[in-house]
Amino acid sequence: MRNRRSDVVSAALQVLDAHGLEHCTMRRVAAELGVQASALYHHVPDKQTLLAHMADEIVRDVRGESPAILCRSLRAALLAVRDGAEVVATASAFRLGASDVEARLAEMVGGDGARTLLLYVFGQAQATQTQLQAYALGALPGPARRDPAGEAAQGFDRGLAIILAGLGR
Amino acid sequence: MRNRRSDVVSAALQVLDAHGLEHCTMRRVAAELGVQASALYHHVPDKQTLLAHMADEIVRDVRGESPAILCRSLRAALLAVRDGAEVVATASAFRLGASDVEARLAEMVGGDGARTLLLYVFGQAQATQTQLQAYALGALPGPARRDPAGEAAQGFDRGLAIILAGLGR
DNA sequence: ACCTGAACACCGTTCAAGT
DNA sequence: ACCTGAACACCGTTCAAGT
Repeated sequence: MRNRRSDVVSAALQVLDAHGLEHCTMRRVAAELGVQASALYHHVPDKQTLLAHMADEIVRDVRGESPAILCRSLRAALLAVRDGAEVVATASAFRLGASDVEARLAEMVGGDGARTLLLYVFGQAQATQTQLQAYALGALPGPARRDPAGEAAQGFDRGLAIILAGLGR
Repeated sequence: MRNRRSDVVSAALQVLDAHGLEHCTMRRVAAELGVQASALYHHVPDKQTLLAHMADEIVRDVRGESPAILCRSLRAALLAVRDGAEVVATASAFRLGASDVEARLAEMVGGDGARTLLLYVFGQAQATQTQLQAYALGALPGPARRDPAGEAAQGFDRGLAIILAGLGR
């Protein structure tokens, strides 16, 4: 079948989005490509590295002119793929495969501000994805929500406003 | 050997602290108790539930009179056990086994403020633990740090100050 | 009530061997 | 260069059977 590393990363992202991180195994990714699991090791040294490449891809097109827009763009990118926040957060340990983003933020609000914003965006996105999944599975305490995704987005903006206010913006 | 559930949770925490979350398996916990893995299922329905009990235990004695003290107490509790931040964060999906803590914070700074602070504390603690581990393993970019744990604590306080300022405190 | 022993359906990774 | 097939050392979980 003659695959390239980019094919492996694409297949992995497809499996991730379809089945979630828990089931995104080397064997499943290989099956998606019609290949044995051992064949993947020709393109990638181990699973951790594959996850890092996936994280880079998820975050590739993040950009924005202001801190708020940049943070919303990052959040959108993380939420666009199932378990995207968890993959990017743990693969890069908050140092961001695209540490471009941290550098851009740091120019605008300083190092501590950038770090605080980033930790908030990752945490909020991860919590949102976990909750939306729990919601989709049916069992969630409290009254039924009409638009959980919209509520999460509003909650995100309110927290973002708090931090930006603390940064004098 | 006649164990109770509390024995299982204690053994699991011991394995976690000694070997990390990655190696905290049902089989290892069982071995710690001198028992077969299948015996654990007499005390706990599955691994996820065991992790939730561990999270509750990690966070049990968190308290404080002000938002800042409460956040520092939570951070200290998460850092006291290897991979503690990750265990508590994912086991409770930021809803906190001790959602006491969230409720206490919400009284003081409102719901959005509490949530923002909590997301920050978890994110910072998780990143700190990952970095300290990388540091302990030797390979880390940049110049050598004299007191990485102390630097992390200072970084934490600066981010905390930003958020509290945004909350008018 | 608590535990054993064996099994089931999986993992990530390695490695000789094929083309 | 890219892949197969088999193996190794593991997983979480179930279940009949023992005491």
